[in-house]
Amino acid sequence: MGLKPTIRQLAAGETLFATGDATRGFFVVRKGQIRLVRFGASGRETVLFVARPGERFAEASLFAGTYHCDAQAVTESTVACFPKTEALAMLQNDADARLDLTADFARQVMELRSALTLRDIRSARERLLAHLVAQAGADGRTVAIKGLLKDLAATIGLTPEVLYRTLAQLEAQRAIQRGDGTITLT
Amino acid sequence: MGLKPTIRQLAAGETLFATGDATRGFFVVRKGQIRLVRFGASGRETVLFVARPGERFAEASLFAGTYHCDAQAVTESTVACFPKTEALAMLQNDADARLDLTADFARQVMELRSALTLRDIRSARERLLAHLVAQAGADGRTVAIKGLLKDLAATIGLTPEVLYRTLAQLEAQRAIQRGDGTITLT
DNA sequence: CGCTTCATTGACACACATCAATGACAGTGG
DNA sequence: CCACTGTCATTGATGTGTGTCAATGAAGCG
Repeated sequence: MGLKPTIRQLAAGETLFATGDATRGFFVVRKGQIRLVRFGASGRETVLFVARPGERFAEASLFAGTYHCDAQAVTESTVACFPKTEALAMLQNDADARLDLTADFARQVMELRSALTLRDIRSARERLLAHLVAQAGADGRTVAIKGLLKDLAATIGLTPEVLYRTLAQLEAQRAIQRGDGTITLT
Repeated sequence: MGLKPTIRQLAAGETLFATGDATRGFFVVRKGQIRLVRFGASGRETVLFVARPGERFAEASLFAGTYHCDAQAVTESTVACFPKTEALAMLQNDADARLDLTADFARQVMELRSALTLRDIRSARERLLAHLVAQAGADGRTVAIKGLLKDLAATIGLTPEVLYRTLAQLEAQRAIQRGDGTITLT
Protein backbone atom coordinates (compact mmCIF):
# COMPACT_ATOMS: atom_id res chain seq x y z
CA MET A 1 0.00 0.00 0.00
CA GLY A 2 1.21 3.47 -0.76
CA LEU A 3 -0.64 4.68 2.32
CA LYS A 4 0.89 5.77 5.58
CA PRO A 5 -1.35 4.58 8.38
CA THR A 6 -1.65 6.00 11.84
CA ILE A 7 -0.87 3.57 14.65
CA ARG A 8 -3.14 3.05 17.59
CA GLN A 9 -2.65 1.20 20.85
CA LEU A 10 -5.59 -0.57 22.49
CA ALA A 11 -5.87 -1.97 25.98
CA ALA A 12 -7.51 -5.35 26.48
CA GLY A 13 -11.27 -4.92 26.16
CA GLU A 14 -11.05 -1.47 24.63
CA THR A 15 -13.43 -0.66 21.78
CA LEU A 16 -12.00 0.49 18.44
CA PHE A 17 -15.35 1.29 16.86
CA ALA A 18 -19.00 0.50 17.54
CA THR A 19 -22.06 -0.26 15.43
CA GLY A 20 -23.44 2.94 13.94
CA ASP A 21 -20.21 4.92 14.21
CA ALA A 22 -19.33 6.84 11.06
CA THR A 23 -16.73 4.81 9.15
CA ARG A 24 -13.21 6.12 9.50
CA GLY A 25 -11.41 3.53 7.36
CA PHE A 26 -10.05 0.02 7.56
CA PHE A 27 -7.42 -1.53 9.81
CA VAL A 28 -4.57 -4.02 9.93
CA VAL A 29 -3.65 -5.83 13.14
CA ARG A 30 -0.02 -5.39 14.14
CA LYS A 31 -0.12 -7.06 17.53
CA GLY A 32 -2.79 -8.76 19.61
CA GLN A 33 -6.30 -9.76 18.54
CA ILE A 34 -9.35 -7.74 17.52
CA ARG A 35 -12.83 -9.23 17.79
CA LEU A 36 -15.60 -8.14 15.46
CA VAL A 37 -18.96 -8.77 17.14
CA ARG A 38 -22.57 -8.08 16.33
CA PHE A 39 -25.29 -7.79 18.97
CA GLY A 40 -28.80 -9.03 18.35
CA ALA A 41 -31.94 -7.52 19.82
CA SER A 42 -31.91 -10.30 22.40
CA GLY A 43 -28.53 -9.12 23.62
CA ARG A 44 -26.92 -12.27 22.24
CA GLU A 45 -23.55 -11.50 20.74
CA THR A 46 -22.16 -13.12 17.62
CA VAL A 47 -18.47 -13.15 16.84
CA LEU A 48 -18.05 -12.38 13.14
CA PHE A 49 -14.29 -12.60 12.97
CA VAL A 50 -11.19 -12.54 15.10
CA ALA A 51 -8.41 -10.65 13.34
CA ARG A 52 -4.86 -11.66 14.16
CA PRO A 53 -1.53 -10.00 13.38
CA GLY A 54 -1.16 -9.24 9.67
CA GLU A 55 -4.86 -9.54 8.98
CA ARG A 56 -6.95 -6.71 7.60
CA PHE A 57 -10.46 -6.00 8.77
CA ALA A 58 -13.35 -3.60 8.20
CA GLU A 59 -12.49 -3.32 4.50
CA ALA A 60 -16.14 -2.99 3.56
CA SER A 61 -16.31 0.17 5.66
CA LEU A 62 -14.70 1.92 2.69
CA PHE A 63 -18.00 1.56 0.90
CA ALA A 64 -20.45 2.14 3.75
CA GLY A 65 -21.32 5.14 5.87
CA THR A 66 -21.41 3.43 9.24
CA TYR A 67 -19.87 0.36 10.81
CA HIS A 68 -22.12 -2.68 11.09
CA CYS A 69 -20.37 -4.38 13.99
CA ASP A 70 -18.29 -3.59 17.04
CA ALA A 71 -14.52 -3.99 17.14
CA GLN A 72 -12.98 -4.80 20.52
CA ALA A 73 -9.43 -5.63 21.49
CA VAL A 74 -9.27 -9.12 23.02
CA THR A 75 -5.78 -8.59 24.37
CA GLU A 76 -3.55 -5.53 24.46
CA SER A 77 -3.25 -4.74 20.76
CA THR A 78 -1.75 -2.46 18.15
CA VAL A 79 -3.57 -1.64 14.93
CA ALA A 80 -2.67 0.37 11.85
CA CYS A 81 -5.50 2.68 10.75
CA PHE A 82 -5.92 3.47 7.05
CA PRO A 83 -8.21 6.51 6.67
CA LYS A 84 -11.18 6.06 4.40
CA THR A 85 -10.77 9.25 2.41
CA GLU A 86 -7.14 8.59 1.52
CA ALA A 87 -7.81 4.97 0.63
CA LEU A 88 -10.75 5.89 -1.58
CA ALA A 89 -8.76 8.64 -3.26
CA MET A 90 -6.06 6.11 -3.99
CA LEU A 91 -8.63 3.79 -5.48
CA GLN A 92 -9.81 6.61 -7.71
CA ASN A 93 -6.45 7.89 -8.86
CA ASP A 94 -3.67 5.38 -8.52
CA ALA A 95 -4.22 2.69 -11.14
CA ASP A 96 -1.58 0.32 -9.76
CA ALA A 97 -2.66 0.56 -6.15
CA ARG A 98 -6.28 0.10 -7.11
CA LEU A 99 -5.60 -3.08 -9.04
CA ASP A 100 -3.48 -4.33 -6.18
CA LEU A 101 -6.28 -3.87 -3.70
CA THR A 102 -8.92 -5.32 -6.00
CA ALA A 103 -6.71 -8.28 -6.88
CA ASP A 104 -5.97 -8.87 -3.22
CA PHE A 105 -9.67 -8.92 -2.40
CA ALA A 106 -10.34 -11.32 -5.27
CA ARG A 107 -7.60 -13.66 -4.06
CA GLN A 108 -8.97 -13.53 -0.52
CA VAL A 109 -12.46 -14.36 -1.75
CA MET A 110 -11.17 -17.52 -3.39
CA GLU A 111 -9.08 -18.49 -0.38
CA LEU A 112 -12.01 -18.03 1.96
CA ARG A 113 -14.31 -20.00 -0.27
CA SER A 114 -11.80 -22.84 -0.30
CA ALA A 115 -11.56 -22.73 3.47
CA LEU A 116 -15.34 -22.77 3.76
CA THR A 117 -15.74 -25.67 1.37
CA LEU A 118 -13.11 -27.57 3.33
CA ARG A 119 -15.30 -27.32 6.42
CA ASP A 120 -18.04 -29.20 4.61
CA ILE A 121 -15.88 -32.32 4.78
CA ARG A 122 -17.03 -34.04 7.97
CA SER A 123 -14.27 -36.59 8.36
CA ALA A 124 -11.15 -35.31 10.09
CA ARG A 125 -8.99 -37.60 7.97
CA GLU A 126 -10.46 -36.47 4.65
CA ARG A 127 -10.54 -32.82 5.66
CA LEU A 128 -6.90 -32.86 6.64
CA LEU A 129 -5.87 -34.61 3.43
CA ALA A 130 -7.86 -32.15 1.34
CA HIS A 131 -6.16 -29.28 3.11
CA LEU A 132 -2.74 -30.79 2.53
CA VAL A 133 -3.47 -31.28 -1.17
CA ALA A 134 -4.66 -27.69 -1.46
CA GLN A 135 -1.60 -26.37 0.37
CA ALA A 136 0.94 -28.54 -1.41
CA GLY A 137 3.87 -26.71 -2.95
CA ALA A 138 5.20 -26.82 -6.49
CA ASP A 139 5.86 -30.56 -6.48
CA GLY A 140 2.31 -31.20 -5.35
CA ARG A 141 3.47 -33.42 -2.51
CA THR A 142 5.31 -31.35 0.05
CA VAL A 143 3.51 -29.06 2.50
CA ALA A 144 5.41 -26.60 4.67
CA ILE A 145 3.95 -26.25 8.13
CA LYS A 146 4.42 -22.67 9.21
CA GLY A 147 3.68 -22.14 12.87
CA LEU A 148 2.22 -24.45 15.45
CA LEU A 149 0.22 -27.59 14.82
CA LYS A 150 -2.50 -26.34 17.13
CA ASP A 151 -2.89 -23.31 14.88
CA LEU A 152 -3.20 -25.60 11.88
CA ALA A 153 -5.87 -27.47 13.82
CA ALA A 154 -7.78 -24.23 14.35
CA THR A 155 -7.58 -23.16 10.72
CA ILE A 156 -9.08 -26.40 9.49
CA GLY A 157 -11.64 -26.53 12.28
CA LEU A 158 -10.36 -29.44 14.35
CA THR A 159 -9.31 -29.70 17.97
CA PRO A 160 -5.56 -30.12 18.43
CA GLU A 161 -6.06 -33.62 19.86
CA VAL A 162 -7.93 -34.84 16.82
CA LEU A 163 -5.31 -33.35 14.53
CA TYR A 164 -2.48 -35.09 16.39
CA ARG A 165 -4.32 -38.37 16.31
CA THR A 166 -5.17 -38.07 12.62
CA LEU A 167 -1.60 -37.18 11.72
CA ALA A 168 -0.30 -40.18 13.66
CA GLN A 169 -2.85 -42.42 11.98
CA LEU A 170 -1.99 -41.18 8.48
CA GLU A 171 1.69 -41.65 9.13
CA ALA A 172 1.13 -45.19 10.44
CA GLN A 173 -0.78 -45.95 7.22
CA ARG A 174 2.07 -44.43 5.21
CA ALA A 175 -0.28 -41.92 3.60
CA ILE A 176 2.00 -39.09 4.72
CA GLN A 177 5.53 -38.65 5.95
CA ARG A 178 6.39 -36.10 8.59
CA GLY A 179 9.61 -34.14 8.59
CA ASP A 180 10.82 -31.10 10.48
CA GLY A 181 8.23 -28.46 9.62
CA THR A 182 7.05 -30.36 6.56
CA ILE A 183 4.54 -33.03 5.64
CA THR A 184 4.91 -35.08 2.47
CA LEU A 185 2.04 -36.87 0.74
CA THR A 186 2.84 -40.36 -0.50
CA MET B 1 -21.79 -4.51 -14.93
CA GLY B 2 -21.72 -2.63 -18.18
CA LEU B 3 -20.38 -5.73 -19.89
CA LYS B 4 -22.34 -7.91 -22.23
CA PRO B 5 -21.26 -11.49 -21.57
CA THR B 6 -21.39 -14.39 -23.94
CA ILE B 7 -23.60 -17.26 -22.83
CA ARG B 8 -22.43 -20.83 -22.79
CA GLN B 9 -24.33 -24.06 -22.30
CA LEU B 10 -22.65 -26.97 -20.54
CA ALA B 11 -23.75 -30.58 -20.36
CA ALA B 12 -23.52 -32.42 -17.06
CA GLY B 13 -19.88 -33.32 -16.44
CA GLU B 14 -18.53 -31.00 -19.13
CA THR B 15 -15.37 -29.04 -18.35
CA LEU B 16 -15.43 -25.24 -18.61
CA PHE B 17 -11.71 -24.76 -18.02
CA ALA B 18 -8.84 -26.82 -16.66
CA THR B 19 -5.77 -26.15 -14.51
CA GLY B 20 -3.07 -24.50 -16.56
CA ASP B 21 -5.39 -23.10 -19.23
CA ALA B 22 -4.77 -19.47 -20.08
CA THR B 23 -7.33 -17.38 -18.22
CA ARG B 24 -10.16 -16.18 -20.43
CA GLY B 25 -12.14 -14.27 -17.82
CA PHE B 26 -14.61 -14.82 -15.03
CA PHE B 27 -18.08 -16.34 -15.00
CA VAL B 28 -21.50 -16.09 -13.46
CA VAL B 29 -23.75 -19.12 -13.09
CA ARG B 30 -27.15 -18.67 -14.69
CA LYS B 31 -28.48 -22.17 -14.27
CA GLY B 32 -27.16 -25.40 -12.79
CA GLN B 33 -24.02 -25.88 -10.70
CA ILE B 34 -20.32 -25.51 -11.46
CA ARG B 35 -17.73 -27.33 -9.36
CA LEU B 36 -14.25 -25.90 -8.90
CA VAL B 37 -11.86 -28.72 -8.12
CA ARG B 38 -8.13 -29.09 -7.61
CA PHE B 39 -6.25 -32.33 -8.11
CA GLY B 40 -3.32 -33.26 -5.92
CA ALA B 41 -0.27 -35.18 -7.08
CA SER B 42 -1.84 -38.30 -5.60
CA GLY B 43 -4.86 -37.88 -7.86
CA ARG B 44 -7.01 -36.94 -4.89
CA GLU B 45 -9.49 -34.26 -5.81
CA THR B 46 -10.50 -31.37 -3.59
CA VAL B 47 -13.65 -29.36 -4.15
CA LEU B 48 -12.81 -25.68 -3.68
CA PHE B 49 -16.24 -24.26 -4.34
CA VAL B 50 -19.59 -25.10 -5.84
CA ALA B 51 -21.05 -22.10 -7.64
CA ARG B 52 -24.83 -21.89 -7.83
CA PRO B 53 -27.13 -19.62 -9.86
CA GLY B 54 -26.27 -15.94 -9.42
CA GLU B 55 -22.82 -16.65 -8.03
CA ARG B 56 -19.64 -15.45 -9.66
CA PHE B 57 -16.51 -17.55 -9.84
CA ALA B 58 -12.94 -17.40 -11.12
CA GLU B 59 -12.78 -13.69 -10.30
CA ALA B 60 -9.10 -13.97 -9.42
CA SER B 61 -8.40 -15.17 -12.93
CA LEU B 62 -8.53 -11.50 -13.92
CA PHE B 63 -5.24 -11.09 -12.13
CA ALA B 64 -3.53 -14.34 -13.07
CA GLY B 65 -2.27 -15.84 -16.31
CA THR B 66 -3.58 -19.38 -15.90
CA TYR B 67 -6.38 -21.06 -14.01
CA HIS B 68 -5.41 -22.84 -10.82
CA CYS B 69 -8.30 -25.27 -10.69
CA ASP B 70 -10.72 -27.13 -12.95
CA ALA B 71 -14.31 -26.03 -13.51
CA GLN B 72 -16.82 -28.76 -14.27
CA ALA B 73 -20.57 -28.63 -14.68
CA VAL B 74 -22.28 -30.80 -12.07
CA THR B 75 -25.62 -30.71 -13.83
CA GLU B 76 -26.64 -29.28 -17.17
CA SER B 77 -25.72 -25.62 -16.73
CA THR B 78 -25.67 -22.20 -18.28
CA VAL B 79 -22.91 -19.70 -17.52
CA ALA B 80 -22.29 -16.11 -18.54
CA CYS B 81 -18.67 -15.53 -19.63
CA PHE B 82 -17.06 -12.13 -19.04
CA PRO B 83 -13.87 -11.86 -21.12
CA LYS B 84 -10.75 -10.91 -19.19
CA THR B 85 -9.53 -8.19 -21.53
CA GLU B 86 -12.82 -6.36 -21.63
CA ALA B 87 -13.31 -6.64 -17.90
CA LEU B 88 -9.82 -5.33 -17.17
CA ALA B 89 -10.26 -2.50 -19.66
CA MET B 90 -13.49 -1.58 -17.96
CA LEU B 91 -11.74 -1.59 -14.61
CA GLN B 92 -9.14 0.80 -16.03
CA ASN B 93 -11.60 3.22 -17.55
CA ASP B 94 -14.84 3.12 -15.66
CA ALA B 95 -14.40 4.50 -12.15
CA ASP B 96 -17.87 3.48 -11.01
CA ALA B 97 -17.46 -0.07 -12.27
CA ARG B 98 -14.19 -0.65 -10.48
CA LEU B 99 -15.52 0.80 -7.25
CA ASP B 100 -18.55 -1.46 -7.58
CA LEU B 101 -16.42 -4.52 -8.15
CA THR B 102 -14.02 -3.70 -5.32
CA ALA B 103 -16.91 -2.95 -2.98
CA ASP B 104 -18.51 -6.24 -3.89
CA PHE B 105 -15.29 -8.11 -3.20
CA ALA B 106 -14.89 -6.36 0.15
CA ARG B 107 -18.44 -7.26 1.14
CA GLN B 108 -17.90 -10.86 0.10
CA VAL B 109 -14.70 -11.07 2.13
CA MET B 110 -16.55 -10.02 5.27
CA GLU B 111 -19.47 -12.34 4.58
CA LEU B 112 -17.18 -15.29 4.02
CA ARG B 113 -15.21 -14.56 7.16
CA SER B 114 -18.45 -14.46 9.12
CA ALA B 115 -19.54 -17.75 7.61
CA LEU B 116 -16.19 -19.29 8.45
CA THR B 117 -16.27 -18.03 12.03
CA LEU B 118 -19.76 -19.42 12.37
CA ARG B 119 -18.44 -22.87 11.55
CA ASP B 120 -16.17 -22.73 14.57
CA ILE B 121 -19.26 -23.00 16.77
CA ARG B 122 -19.62 -26.73 17.37
CA SER B 123 -23.09 -26.81 18.84
CA ALA B 124 -25.89 -26.90 16.28
CA ARG B 125 -28.14 -24.89 18.58
CA GLU B 126 -25.60 -22.12 19.18
CA ARG B 127 -24.50 -22.04 15.57
CA LEU B 128 -28.04 -21.65 14.34
CA LEU B 129 -28.82 -18.91 16.85
CA ALA B 130 -25.64 -17.05 15.92
CA HIS B 131 -26.59 -17.27 12.26
CA LEU B 132 -30.08 -15.97 12.98
CA VAL B 133 -28.71 -13.03 14.97
CA ALA B 134 -26.30 -12.22 12.15
CA GLN B 135 -29.03 -12.44 9.52
CA ALA B 136 -31.68 -10.55 11.47
CA GLY B 137 -33.31 -7.65 9.68
CA ALA B 138 -33.70 -4.04 10.74
CA ASP B 139 -35.58 -4.84 13.95
CA GLY B 140 -32.85 -7.26 14.98
CA ARG B 141 -35.38 -10.00 15.65
CA THR B 142 -36.94 -11.10 12.38
CA VAL B 143 -35.10 -13.28 9.89
CA ALA B 144 -36.49 -13.86 6.42
CA ILE B 145 -35.90 -17.39 5.18
CA LYS B 146 -35.32 -17.19 1.45
CA GLY B 147 -35.35 -20.55 -0.22
CA LEU B 148 -35.49 -24.03 1.26
CA LEU B 149 -34.63 -25.03 4.80
CA LYS B 150 -32.29 -27.69 3.49
CA ASP B 151 -30.33 -24.96 1.72
CA LEU B 152 -30.14 -23.04 4.97
CA ALA B 153 -28.84 -26.23 6.57
CA ALA B 154 -26.11 -26.46 3.94
CA THR B 155 -25.03 -22.84 4.29
CA ILE B 156 -24.50 -23.16 8.03
CA GLY B 157 -22.92 -26.59 7.73
CA LEU B 158 -25.60 -28.81 9.24
CA THR B 159 -27.53 -31.74 7.85
CA PRO B 160 -31.19 -30.98 7.13
CA GLU B 161 -32.33 -33.41 9.83
CA VAL B 162 -30.30 -31.71 12.53
CA LEU B 163 -31.58 -28.31 11.42
CA TYR B 164 -35.22 -29.46 11.59
CA ARG B 165 -34.66 -30.93 15.02
CA THR B 166 -32.90 -27.85 16.33
CA LEU B 167 -35.60 -25.54 14.99
CA ALA B 168 -38.30 -27.66 16.62
CA GLN B 169 -36.37 -27.68 19.88
CA LEU B 170 -35.85 -23.91 19.88
CA GLU B 171 -39.51 -23.32 19.15
CA ALA B 172 -40.56 -25.66 21.96
CA GLN B 173 -38.33 -23.67 24.30
CA ARG B 174 -39.88 -20.46 22.98
CA ALA B 175 -36.49 -19.14 21.93
CA ILE B 176 -37.81 -18.55 18.43
CA GLN B 177 -41.16 -18.30 16.68
CA ARG B 178 -41.68 -19.65 13.20
CA GLY B 179 -43.89 -17.97 10.63
CA ASP B 180 -44.35 -18.41 6.92
CA GLY B 181 -40.88 -17.83 5.53
CA THR B 182 -39.74 -16.02 8.67
CA ILE B 183 -38.19 -16.83 12.03
CA THR B 184 -38.49 -14.42 14.94
CA LEU B 185 -36.11 -14.37 17.89
CA THR B 186 -37.76 -13.95 21.26
C1' DC C 1 -53.64 -39.82 -9.46
C1' DG C 2 -48.54 -41.60 -9.35
C1' DC C 3 -44.18 -39.23 -8.85
C1' DT C 4 -40.91 -36.24 -6.78
C1' DT C 5 -39.11 -33.34 -3.33
C1' DC C 6 -39.28 -31.26 1.11
C1' DA C 7 -40.23 -31.25 5.99
C1' DT C 8 -40.46 -33.91 9.95
C1' DT C 9 -39.62 -37.33 13.50
C1' DG C 10 -37.51 -41.74 15.32
C1' DA C 11 -33.70 -44.88 16.40
C1' DC C 12 -28.99 -45.84 16.48
C1' DA C 13 -23.96 -45.77 15.98
C1' DC C 14 -19.77 -43.62 15.63
C1' DA C 15 -16.55 -39.99 15.12
C1' DC C 16 -15.19 -36.20 17.30
C1' DA C 17 -14.95 -33.28 21.51
C1' DT C 18 -13.65 -33.34 26.07
C1' DC C 19 -11.11 -34.32 30.16
C1' DA C 20 -6.92 -36.11 31.83
C1' DA C 21 -2.07 -37.49 32.18
C1' DT C 22 2.71 -37.54 30.46
C1' DG C 23 7.01 -36.24 28.24
C1' DA C 24 9.73 -32.81 25.76
C1' DC C 25 11.36 -28.38 25.46
C1' DA C 26 12.31 -23.46 26.09
C1' DG C 27 12.52 -19.72 28.96
C1' DT C 28 13.27 -17.65 33.61
C1' DG C 29 15.06 -16.65 37.84
C1' DG C 30 17.45 -17.58 42.03
C1' DC D 1 23.53 -24.59 36.99
C1' DC D 2 19.37 -26.27 38.36
C1' DA D 3 14.54 -26.09 40.04
C1' DC D 4 10.47 -23.92 38.28
C1' DT D 5 7.00 -22.64 35.04
C1' DG D 6 4.50 -22.70 30.92
C1' DT D 7 3.34 -24.32 26.42
C1' DC D 8 3.17 -27.72 22.93
C1' DA D 9 2.84 -32.40 21.27
C1' DT D 10 1.14 -36.75 22.24
C1' DT D 11 -1.75 -40.58 23.79
C1' DG D 12 -5.58 -42.70 26.64
C1' DA D 13 -10.38 -43.09 28.25
C1' DT D 14 -14.98 -41.64 28.01
C1' DG D 15 -19.35 -39.51 26.75
C1' DT D 16 -22.38 -37.05 23.74
C1' DG D 17 -23.91 -34.55 19.94
C1' DT D 18 -24.29 -35.00 15.38
C1' DG D 19 -24.53 -37.78 11.24
C1' DT D 20 -26.86 -41.43 9.09
C1' DC D 21 -30.49 -44.52 7.85
C1' DA D 22 -35.29 -45.05 7.77
C1' DA D 23 -40.22 -44.08 7.63
C1' DT D 24 -44.17 -40.91 7.09
C1' DG D 25 -47.00 -37.04 5.80
C1' DA D 26 -47.65 -32.98 3.00
C1' DA D 27 -47.34 -30.41 -1.05
C1' DG D 28 -46.46 -29.46 -5.84
C1' DC D 29 -46.70 -31.20 -10.57
C1' DG D 30 -47.29 -33.43 -14.81
